Amino acid sequence: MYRIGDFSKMSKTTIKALRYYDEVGLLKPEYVDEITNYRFYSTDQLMKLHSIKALRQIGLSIGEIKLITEGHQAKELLEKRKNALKKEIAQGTEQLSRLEFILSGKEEEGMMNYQATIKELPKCTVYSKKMTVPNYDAYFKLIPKIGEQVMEKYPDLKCSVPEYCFIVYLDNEYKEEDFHVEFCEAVIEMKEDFDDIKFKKVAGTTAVSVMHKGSYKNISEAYTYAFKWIDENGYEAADSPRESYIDGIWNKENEEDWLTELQVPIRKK
Amino acid sequence: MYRIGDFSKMSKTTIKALRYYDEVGLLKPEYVDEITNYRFYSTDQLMKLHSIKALRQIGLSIGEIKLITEGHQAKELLEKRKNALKKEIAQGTEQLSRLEFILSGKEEEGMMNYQATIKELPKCTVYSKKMTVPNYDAYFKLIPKIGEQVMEKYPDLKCSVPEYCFIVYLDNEYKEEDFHVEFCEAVIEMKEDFDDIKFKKVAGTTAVSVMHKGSYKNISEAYTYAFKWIDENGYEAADSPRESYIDGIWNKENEEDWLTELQVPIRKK
DNA sequence: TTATCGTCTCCCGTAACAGGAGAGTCAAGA
DNA sequence: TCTTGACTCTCCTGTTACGGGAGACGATAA
Repeated sequence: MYRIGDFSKMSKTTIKALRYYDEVGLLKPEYVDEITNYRFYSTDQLMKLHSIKALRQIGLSIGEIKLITEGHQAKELLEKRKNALKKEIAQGTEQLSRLEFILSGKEEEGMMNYQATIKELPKCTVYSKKMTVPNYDAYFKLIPKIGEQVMEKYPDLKCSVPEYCFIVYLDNEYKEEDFHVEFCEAVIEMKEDFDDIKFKKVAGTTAVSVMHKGSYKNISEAYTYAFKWIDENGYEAADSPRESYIDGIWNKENEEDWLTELQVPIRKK
Repeated sequence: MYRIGDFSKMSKTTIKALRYYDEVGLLKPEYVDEITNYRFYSTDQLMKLHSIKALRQIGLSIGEIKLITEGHQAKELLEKRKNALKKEIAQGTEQLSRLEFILSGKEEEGMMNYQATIKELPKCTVYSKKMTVPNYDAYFKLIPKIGEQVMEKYPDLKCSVPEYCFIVYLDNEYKEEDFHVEFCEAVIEMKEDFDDIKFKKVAGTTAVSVMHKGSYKNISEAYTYAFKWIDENGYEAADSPRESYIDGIWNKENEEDWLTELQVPIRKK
């Protein structure tokens, strides 16, 4: 019978840990003095503790180890841990890739204002209109008109809160002017199409998101950044990118305050 | 200006997280109503939050992100995180390897009582004696004699507490009988050699430890297990294994209660 | 007999929130 | 105007596996 200090040295386990294992019922001492409450351990406990430590070293939680020592589900728990571990490693690898991407870009200043995050875009219902516009200014002058047009037809229709409106470029190449776009505005319910306004459901997706601050003339940098990011982190674009307008000419007079979010749906390669 | 619920949806961040970021000073709302304490956010915060989330997604802590947003040490912190991440991945990979070993070992019955852990053996001072013994019984009859011999010479010498005594096999092949061993007993101070008793310091080392319960006739299974483990987990033996005797004929009559710890010094291959 | 060491039981702190209680706010409908 | 329901606030607890420390006993050696 060993007192806790000696047992601690023998098993190379801290006294705190031993007391904790006692408390949670994972490893009770062989004998506890009723007067002094001193714990006494025997080599039986050493044996058990050894198994416990082996399982702890592969990352199982105390609760799981308790179940195993009680004779249940050893294999299932190990398999479960194995899968979790694989996921952890995959995740770590991805974080490392993203981290290295950031570090590699730090030197080239200019790009360093951009940050990519991954987010889930929920599915939503939108009304949309395809059109060709000569430039951004003309486009933004059109938007309110479309809104009015829809509200006239369906006065009860509400836009989502918070608002979510974006465009998708339909040209198969970049154009400085006269570009063909589809405008989408998220609403809370489906309605019948009318004129050239179509209602549709947009599926949810995982996307990489990059914020662009300032006027639109430099927005191609955000695209460059996003696609480079996608490429170097083992993803590929899964759908057309969306440009979601957060701040712009309609609420901020200063071009520098405009804020646009570029969302590129992605999937793992 | 958006209330917290809307801002939460826009940024895809929970309200709880937003309040927490406010509390720790990572992201303060643009404005807080003095009467109602309602938080109001603007798109400026949206931009900041986006950066925060990008950094969180690569695993930086709130404290580190705070430092970065305050303009300090971005690069150092990222490098630090990169190293930590590499370590995490290496560790995960090792855990996975060990886990798979356990799972695969489970199938081959017989081995399933064994488990390996890695521990640091501290350096210690020992007195030692090399000898050839015909079998374990004879060996254990000799040990007390050696102890008496030493105590006679150095009556003040104390053994370490807890006791640590082990043997190292000196034969270069496996022998069923008449094995050549070195017996070592850890003591608290160095003394002069005498007769065939040598005092020496044993260096600390990393070792894999396997517990063996029962008589010695099956102890080779523990070796089998340990060396298989070492091999399959990317290590190699760095020194002679030690057999440390915990329970045996001297304190347990029943062979099945005997307990021996096999310690094999190892290094990464 | 003291002095030192070992051990005990609380209690707090950790990281980044989640969950919930209880109370106050806000906008819309009756 | 009142009420209802949706929203928000603060405060408290819980999470994991212990580590650190306080204050009180217990054990052992000089």
